[in-house]
Parts: sequence; structure tokens; C-alpha cells
Amino acid sequence: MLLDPDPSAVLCDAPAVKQPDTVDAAAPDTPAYLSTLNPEQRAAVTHEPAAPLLIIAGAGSGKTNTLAHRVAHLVLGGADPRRILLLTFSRRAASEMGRRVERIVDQALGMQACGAGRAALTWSGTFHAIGARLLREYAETLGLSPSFTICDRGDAADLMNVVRHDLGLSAQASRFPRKETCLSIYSRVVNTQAPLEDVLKHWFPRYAMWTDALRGLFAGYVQAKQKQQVLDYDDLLLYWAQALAEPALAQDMGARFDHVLVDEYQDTNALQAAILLALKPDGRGLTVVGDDAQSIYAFRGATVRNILDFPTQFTPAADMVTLSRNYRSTQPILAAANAVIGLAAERYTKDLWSERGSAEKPEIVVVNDEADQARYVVEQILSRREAGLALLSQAVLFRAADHSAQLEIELVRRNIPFVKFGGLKFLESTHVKDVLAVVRWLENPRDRMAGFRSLQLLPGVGPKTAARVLDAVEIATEPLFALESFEAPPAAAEAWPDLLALARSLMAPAAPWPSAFEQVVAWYQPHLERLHDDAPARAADLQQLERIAATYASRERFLTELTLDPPDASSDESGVPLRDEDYLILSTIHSAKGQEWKAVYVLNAVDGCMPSDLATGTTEEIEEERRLLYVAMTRARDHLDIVVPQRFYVHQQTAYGDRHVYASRTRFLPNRVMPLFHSRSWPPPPPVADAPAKAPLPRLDLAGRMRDMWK
DNA sequence: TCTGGGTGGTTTTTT
DNA sequence: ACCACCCAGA
Repeated sequence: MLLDPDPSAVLCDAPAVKQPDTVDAAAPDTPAYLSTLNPEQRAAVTHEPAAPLLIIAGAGSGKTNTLAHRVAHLVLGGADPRRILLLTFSRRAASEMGRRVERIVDQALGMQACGAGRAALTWSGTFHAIGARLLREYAETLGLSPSFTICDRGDAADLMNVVRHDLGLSAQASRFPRKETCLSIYSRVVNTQAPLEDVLKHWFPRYAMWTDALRGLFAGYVQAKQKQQVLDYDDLLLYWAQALAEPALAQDMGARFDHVLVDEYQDTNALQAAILLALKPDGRGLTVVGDDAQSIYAFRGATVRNILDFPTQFTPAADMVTLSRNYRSTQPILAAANAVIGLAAERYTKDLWSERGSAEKPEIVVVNDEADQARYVVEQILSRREAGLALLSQAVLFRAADHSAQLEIELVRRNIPFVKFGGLKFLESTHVKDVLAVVRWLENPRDRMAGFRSLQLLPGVGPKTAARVLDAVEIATEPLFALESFEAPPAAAEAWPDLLALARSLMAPAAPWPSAFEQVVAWYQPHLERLHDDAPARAADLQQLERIAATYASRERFLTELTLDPPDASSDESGVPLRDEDYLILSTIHSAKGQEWKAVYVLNAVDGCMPSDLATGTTEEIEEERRLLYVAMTRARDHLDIVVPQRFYVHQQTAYGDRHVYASRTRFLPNRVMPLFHSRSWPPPPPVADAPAKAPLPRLDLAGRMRDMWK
């Protein structure tokens, strides 16, 4: 039997599959490494790669495990792991998959007593990461600079802002969309491959009047990026797809990979589907896995059509395998989750089933307000820990990152360590962005945004001076020379030489890494102290970043990979819990994708939070919110608590007082599904006991004492 | 040309 | 509560 050291491996807790399957009888030569799989999983794993394959994998159905086994099966059958392309949704998923494949292969080979090599997947990562890598490799052919930098969402928005400003769109009588909104519109157009008019009409109706202005803005944005040799996230897909539109290139790139496998296919967009089809037009060697019930990224342009239309894109049509047996949750949790998704307007996957019986129904807990919600969750977590459930096997999930604010306060107060996923990343904090901008600018002096930010760190340098410096750099053949011959304004004279020294050091060819990073941090230190009151805390962040930087082989890899794979937990930066410590997980539902815990708490299951007030514009949006609740519920193995606070304090206008609104249970949990839950309110009503009579307290003349203080 | 303060409009989820 | 814009003063 396989010894599985990974507690999260789905099959561990499925006693039924540990027994030899009856179907095995038909195939006595089934290799040992396939014996832990159920018949559907095995069908998916051993499916002949000649025809394309679609695996519809319900929540907790052993999807990752099945995909890993399929890759391992291919490798064991002689496929070259360097010619397998594995596209995942997140970097974390990619490395997890890589680990599992290696383990399965190693174990299988060990059993056959031939300790050959390992199955190191060289091409596994997100669409964006793989795109970046291929674009760099093909840069010459594509007319790109191989040293292009990748800008994250914040930088892209800043660049959009500059163009928006240059075009005079910021000073319009009627309000023009803000930079983030502009970028969202642009991104949606690119990722959905839809005309701007349609995107505006459907998703941003209030900005439809700006169609022409936006078109001009986007044209300027594209030009600005090209001039600076900068690609944004969308470009990584767009350039890749455009390159593949050229048959010779598609042929060349496609021929590098014998097998292409895609995870979380329900969350891919039109552009990603186009890339896939161009790489493998006949579908040979193509496998995609997904679950339409878990599609939660439509806001990013993902479309469930990709997975639905997949089979018919090929002739002959792709084969399909459905995994509907759930190994994760107890039957009552599954029944409730099925009921929730059963109310969806349309869906395609079957109900999940499980053999994990339990008498415990999921709970719906009604509490007074968010403060009580925090207290309830903490009480419950602690009592489960008392009962032997480590903090690490419990998680609190919520719709928006700030929904956990009250809970975080309570956790800190009670000294409970936690790590939060989702929400503001520390890469987005000012000081980290400052330092990274300097590193990026000195790596690619044409990166105007990075330069613009870096230069304005100097006292006495504002937008005008920064622009003049950047203009000089732009027309110069030798950027360093342009900097050295630039005459700094008197106000900046003091800080200028240090910047020059730093530039000289970092622009030198083969500047050593990571010491270059340390130099930047050292240079930044005085500016940090000048600009921020809380400099020590921020300096600690930078030290943490120094440590992270040291783990990358080169400056270029650091910049690329940090942008594509930012440290996502907010403990990564403060470095709080150590690896062997026990801590609680807080996570947005989006960031909880693909994970599971023994106990799950879902916060704010009220209309306005779920669905979010901001996502009730169209029925598609509301349906996506419903799937979000479904995803949250199906993360739970044994215990599921859904909390419904009744009152929300309005902290928007008046700073004082207790203006509040009453919320009602989310529309996704109507009365018809309530029998599947156990509902109660918390705290339980206090026993009505008469308070014992107290001795009267002495009266004090406080007012008199106050007056006496000044006598 | 840079910086700081006042005002009015917007507010999610992420590679 | 936060951000972007505008204007006044240095």
C-alpha cells in the first residue's frame, strides 16, 4: 500500500478505495500505482492521449491526484517529462502537482526495483508564467526586447493613469473612470476578445459614454508599454496568442510539447482557450480538467463556455470522464452544498456523493453583529482545538478581504496565530513598491513607471524633474551616461550623487545578486525614514524582502517571478509563524480554491456580502456569487459553520454613533434548503436568573475633585 | 516646481 | 475610509 506522507492527499481518508476495486478483476495487469484510484479516475489517467480528454471533476473528487497520476502515467509510459506542458491556475498548484508527480513516479519505479531518475517537470506553471518564459525565448522573432519587464496590476494602473493624464481625460466635466476601472475595462476587452462597445454596454454601462475616449486611452497605453519594453499580465497571454496566430510559430511551439494538460479549465478565458487550440489544433495529447460549478473568475474574463465547448472543438470530439465521487466532505455537508448549487439557474455537473457518513449537519449560526461573529468563531475554533483539531486544519473563509477585520482584532487579542491569504499584498505597500521600482528601473532604464517612481523619492524631485530625467535617458544610447550628465536641480543636489553611485553599481554588467538588492535597500533607508513615521516596521518588511530576493538566482528572475508569483500570505512578509508552528488560516474564498480543511467557518453569509452588493448587477454576476458560496462550503471535510450576523454597523459616514443596517441571510440559503442545516443563534439566550441584590455603592463628587485639581 | 491640505466621488474577488 | 484632483503657498 502507498504510504502517503501528505495529509492533504485526497485519497488518504477514503477507506473504500484502499480495497482493491472489483473492476480491477478485468485488468489483472493494472500497475500498482493505479490501484488506489477509483474506476473513473483510472479511466481518466489511462485514457489514450491520441484523442483530447476533458475531465469534469467535482469538488473534492481527487482532481489534483488524478491529474498527477495521469502525468506520472505518461512519464512511466515513456513520455519525456521535459516535453510535458502543465498549465495550472496558480504557482502553488504547479509546484504541488510537480511534487506529487515525482512522488508517484519514484514510488512506482521503486516498486519495479529500478531507481532510474525522477520526473522533473520543466514546463509547469501558470499560463502567465509559461507565457513569459516562451516570450522571452522567442523575443528575437517577435520583435520584443528579451529584457522586457513585467508590470503588476498596480504599475499597469499607474501607467494607465499617466496616459490618461497626458490625453487630458482626467479633467473632464463629467467624471472619467478612475485608473483601476480603466485597466479593468481594458483587461476585460483583451481577455474576453470582445469589442470595447460590448464590454462597456454589458459590464460598465455607466461608462458607455466614454467609448471613444477609452479607445484612445487604450491605444496610448499600448504605445507607452511598447516604448518602455514593459508587458502587463494581459500582454503575456495576448502576445503569446498573437504569436501563435502565425502558423509557423504555432507549429514550432506546439511541437515542443507532446502533452499539454490544463488544470482549473473552468477559470480560463477566451485568450487562454485560443492559445491552447493553437498549440494543439487536433487535440492530440491535450487534457483539460475542471468543474463548471466552481467557476468563480468571470470577473477576470473567464468563461465557462471554454469547458462546455471543449469536446466539440475537435474532430473526433474529445472524450469526457466525470468524477463525481467526493472523498473530502461528509455526506451532510455534501448534501447541503449540492442543495445550494442545485438552485443555480443552470449547471452541468452531477451531484457529488460521498461515503463519509456523519450525524453532524452543517451549522447556520445567527449572531448579533460582526463583533459577536468574531467572538463566536474564536470560541468555536478554540473548543475544536481543545478537542484535538489543530489550528492548521481549520480555516475561516470570507468574500472580501476586509470581512475578517474584526476577527483579526479578536485573534490578536486572544493571542491566536493566523495567516491570511488574499487581500492587500505586501508587494503593494508603498515602501516595497519603492524599492522594487528602483531595482526594476536600473534593470530596464526604459521602464518609465519604475523610473518615475524612483526619481520622486529624492527630495526636491517631483513629476516635472523626473520626466526630464527620463526623457534624457530615453533618447540616450547609454542610459548611465545620460544620468551622469544630467544636471540635477539645486533642491535635489544633495541626494543626487547617492543615486548616481547606486545607478553606476547596478547598471554595471553582471552586477552581483543579491548584493545589488541590498545596496538598493541601504540607499533607500534614509528616504524611508524621511517619508514614513513607522519606518522601523517598514524596514523589517524590506529585510524580509531581502531574504526573499536572496532565494532567486538573478535579478531578472527575481523581478519576473516576484511579479508573477507574489508571496501571497500576509505572514510571508512579517515572517510570523514558523513552519512547525500551529496557526489558523484566514482566506478569501477565491484564494481558498483547491484547498480543504477539517473545519471551515464562512463569515458574513448575508445579502450584501454574499452576494456582494457590488456584484448584483447582472444575473451572471449573481450566479457566480452562488458558486462562490458553493466553493466555500465544499472546502470543509468534517465541520462547516456558516455565520450570519444580523446587524452591520455603518462606519462610512458618521464617525460616532451606532448607525447600523439589518442584514438578512443570503438569498443562496433560502428556507427550502434549511432542513439540511442545523440552525441556532449565538450567544445562547442567558438564563433568566434574578441578579443578587448588590450593596449600594458610595456616591462620589467627581466634579468637585476635578475643580480641586486646579486650586 | 514641489508639497500639503481641502474636497468630492467611489468602494470585490486575482494571474 | 480611501483616493484623486485642485489650489495655495513656499
